[in-house]
Amino acid sequence: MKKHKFNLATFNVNGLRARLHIVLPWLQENDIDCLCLQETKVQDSDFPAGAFSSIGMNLAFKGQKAYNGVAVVSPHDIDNVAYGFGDSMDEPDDPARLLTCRIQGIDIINAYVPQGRAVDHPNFQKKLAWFKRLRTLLETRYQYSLKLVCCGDMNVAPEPIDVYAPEKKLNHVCFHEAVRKAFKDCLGWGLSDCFRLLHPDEPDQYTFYDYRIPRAIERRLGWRIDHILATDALCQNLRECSIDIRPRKMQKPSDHTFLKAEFSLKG
DNA sequence: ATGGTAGTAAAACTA
Repeated sequence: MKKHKFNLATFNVNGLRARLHIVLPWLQENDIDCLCLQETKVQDSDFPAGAFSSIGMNLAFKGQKAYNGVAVVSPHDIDNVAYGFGDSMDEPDDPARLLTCRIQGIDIINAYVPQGRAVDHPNFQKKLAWFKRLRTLLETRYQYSLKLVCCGDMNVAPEPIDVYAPEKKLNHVCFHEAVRKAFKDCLGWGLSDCFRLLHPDEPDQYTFYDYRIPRAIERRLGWRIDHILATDALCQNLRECSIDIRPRKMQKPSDHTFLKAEFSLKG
């Protein structure tokens, strides 16, 4: 019997090898068709591929020693895998920040957007440019009529509702108006924020809680910076989008959470 | 105004 759902999730693991005790059980408890991981922090030769293949998962991954790194995990074939923008502006970290592929006929873009460091640091300009390059990638390689998901750690809280104390974060690299505009300009190609689509006014819905802030979750001191963005062809069939905070509450917690979306597929 | 924690990998560096 054919499955009529497509379940996708994204998770910034902050060190995959240190989070296998979270990722592997979660995959087995959830009926996931595509899991996008960021900040695997492992070079390809050390990637724990066996742990995934032994539970029937296929993989695509690219990492750097100690930093960055993206991976896609799926029980299905992972087709058309590519890394980086391929736009001749690619720097060494870009292939470890952007993974594109196709699963079950759905185009997937797994992104780990540069954090930016500080608004007056060159990395912030690189972050703004990154969103422009992503828009160009969408324009040149895809059509907005496709079933396409662009997800990952975008390092942007799009609206005041998406961060605690927004009035104090106006000069933060994840909330500055320039980066919010860059994010929106990218979505303007034809992508919608799946979580906000289904939960338009819910405050305190965060995907990231800084380790360094004591009792951040209880105090609701978080950010909604991980996103699942999708084209209309998929959003019309969006059934659910939710934040699973469990990784942030476990032993050896992650500072990020799982963000999950369910799409129904006709035929 | 500053520092708080964590992963990687071997002293800082990024987040």
